[in-house]
Amino acid sequence: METKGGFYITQIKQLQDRIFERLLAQNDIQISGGQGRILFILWKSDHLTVSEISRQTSLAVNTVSIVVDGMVQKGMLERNINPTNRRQTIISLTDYAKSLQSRYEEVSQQMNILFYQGFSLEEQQQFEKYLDRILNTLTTAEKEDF
Amino acid sequence: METKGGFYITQIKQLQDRIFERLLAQNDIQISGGQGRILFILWKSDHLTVSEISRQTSLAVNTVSIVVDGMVQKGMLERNINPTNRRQTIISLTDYAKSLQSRYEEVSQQMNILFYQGFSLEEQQQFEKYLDRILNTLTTAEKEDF
DNA sequence: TTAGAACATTTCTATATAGAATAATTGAAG
DNA sequence: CTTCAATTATTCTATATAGAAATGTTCTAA
Repeated sequence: METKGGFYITQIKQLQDRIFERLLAQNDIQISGGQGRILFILWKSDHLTVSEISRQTSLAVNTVSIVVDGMVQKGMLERNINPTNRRQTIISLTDYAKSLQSRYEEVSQQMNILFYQGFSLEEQQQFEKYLDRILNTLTTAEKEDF
Repeated sequence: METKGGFYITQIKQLQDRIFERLLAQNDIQISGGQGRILFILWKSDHLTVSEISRQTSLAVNTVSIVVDGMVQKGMLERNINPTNRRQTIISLTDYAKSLQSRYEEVSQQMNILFYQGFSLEEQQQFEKYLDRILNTLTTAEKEDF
């Protein structure tokens, strides 16, 4: 990026990643950033395809594939071919992964409070509206040829 | 992260990186994301130490060191030991790197317009004020033990 | 003045991420 | 039906990023 908006986003992303990973480590939770994001959406709705996870996380499909590899290794996820459409792989949470949710979300909540320190509820909402608009713009832009 | 705010940031970061790299490639500019961020601040003020670059980009110092390696290889930067304080390495732009600035910034500008599509100037400013507040919070937080 | 603390950078190791190429499956048009 | 295009996922390769440990330099307090 590198003009203001994008430069800010990049910096914030880096800091929040480092801080969040530190918080997780301090709470003995062995989940990395990329893994956490996949769990985050699977906890909301289990049994998704790789593409669907890609769509919801904005990770590239090949990235999802690789991260899922690691999580299968660690016993957090399982892969199953969709019998209805054998091109698709359905990713599902193991009981172990399900058991991590509450502790993880507690730390998430801590992180969120830090992130929005000094923000009123209105400010948070307005800020997230802006983020949502930008996310939509970029999502659309990426699909188009430019 | 993974509660709303941080999750948005992460997603936007990913999309903007992919889009921006595509734009650069289309304009035959051989500069990667991390490299661009270092150039961005050196173009504003040349001859910085590794720590100073780390501070201004929010990249970890070891990351800066590695990225600089690659850029020295490619003839964009040069390293010099500071004679006044031999612990420090001063990073400077080569003429080649200086010559890339205007073309790079043109693409940056394009990216920025896309990023803020549909935003009024007031909205941009308010949004960036929010970003700045969060960046400050996180920068402070990282320095503290928590 | 010198031993140990503090500072600045680099190296080592590991994970995250994505583009390009590849493989497998399904859909669609003749 | 059958061939070719589209879809879905994976593998291969390369860069980005950071924590921990190692290296070299400077500062400080006795």
